[in-house]
Formats: sequence, C-alpha cells, structure tokens
Amino acid sequence: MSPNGSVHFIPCQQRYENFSSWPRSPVTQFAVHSRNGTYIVSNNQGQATTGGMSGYQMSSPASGLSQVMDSSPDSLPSPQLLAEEASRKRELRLMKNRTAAKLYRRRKRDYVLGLETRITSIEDQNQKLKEELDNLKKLCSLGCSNHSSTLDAAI
DNA sequence: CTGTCTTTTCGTCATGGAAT
DNA sequence: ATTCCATGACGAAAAGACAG
Repeated sequence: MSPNGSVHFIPCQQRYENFSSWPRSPVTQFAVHSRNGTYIVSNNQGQATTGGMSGYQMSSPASGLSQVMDSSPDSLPSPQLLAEEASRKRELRLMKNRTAAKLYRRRKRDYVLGLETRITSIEDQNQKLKEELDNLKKLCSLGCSNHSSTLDAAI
C-alpha cells in the first residue's frame, strides 16, 4: 500500500522465496510494544483510506455474474439471485482473507521469535568470545613476561 | 471485588503487485 | 482487465494489570 506513491514493495512471491529474511521490504519498520516483546506493529504506512471500493471487492462481469447468467441463459438473473451470488462471494472472500490474516500473523510471530532467538544466541556467543579473549590476553601477558625475563638473563 | 487503563487478538477493509 | 494474494491499518472485543 502506498497512498503517497513513494513506497517500493518487494513482490509478494519474492518475499517468500526465503522466508528467513522476511520482511525484505526496505521501508518496513516495526516497533515492539508488548510486555514479552513479541508483538509488533508496522509504522511505515500512512492512514488507510476510507470509502470507495477496493480492487478486491470490485465486481466483475466476467466471474460470478456470468455464473448467475449461465444458470438462466434466456433471461436476466433475478435481483435475488444476484444478491445471493454477491453474498456468497463476499462470504468466500471474507473467509479467505480471515485465513490469510491468520497465516500472515503466524508467520510474522515466528519470524520475530526467530530473530529473538538469534539475538540471544549471538549475545551468548559474543560473551564467550570476550571471555576467551580475556583468557588469551592473560596467557599472553604471562608468556611475554617470562620471555622478557629470559631475555634479560641472556643479556 | 470493581472500575479503569493497557495490551493482545481477531476480523475486516483497502491497496499494490503478481498471475491469469 | 480481472482476479487473487499478501499485508498494513483500523476498530472492537477479550484478556491482563493494577490501584483503591
């Protein structure tokens, strides 16, 4: 969605080729604001516009209506039939979108959870490396002092 | 316990881009 | 051109936290 026309989106399918990198859109930013830090909301979009028909809702002479027409080839479909068809299509669309939204949210949750796990793991690894570095520094300083005393004796 | 405020969850709408 | 899908935005309801 880009009401101002300035937002560049990654194609949907491309986004799922490698879900470990979701979201790929460069303009997408999220804010964590739950107690356990797992809920996110987008903050990169403008307000949703109101009014008008969405493309999703757009009626088409080629799909549902044609089915209704097919059922009575000799006459125009009755208003009741048209209404039933529209209602059926709406229910189907709502159901599909409901499912899509659930799926999308699950993916988003999993993605954030995965990131959090990765952060924990990297922090852990970082801590271990720091400790290892400290030990090596100690070892080195010991070795260096031994080495210098040997040199002193030789001189 | 109850009222109030905050956070989370869910369904729906609007929209852009891809597919047909 | 139309349909389909993914996704951000929004509002309502549910759930949780907390002071009095």
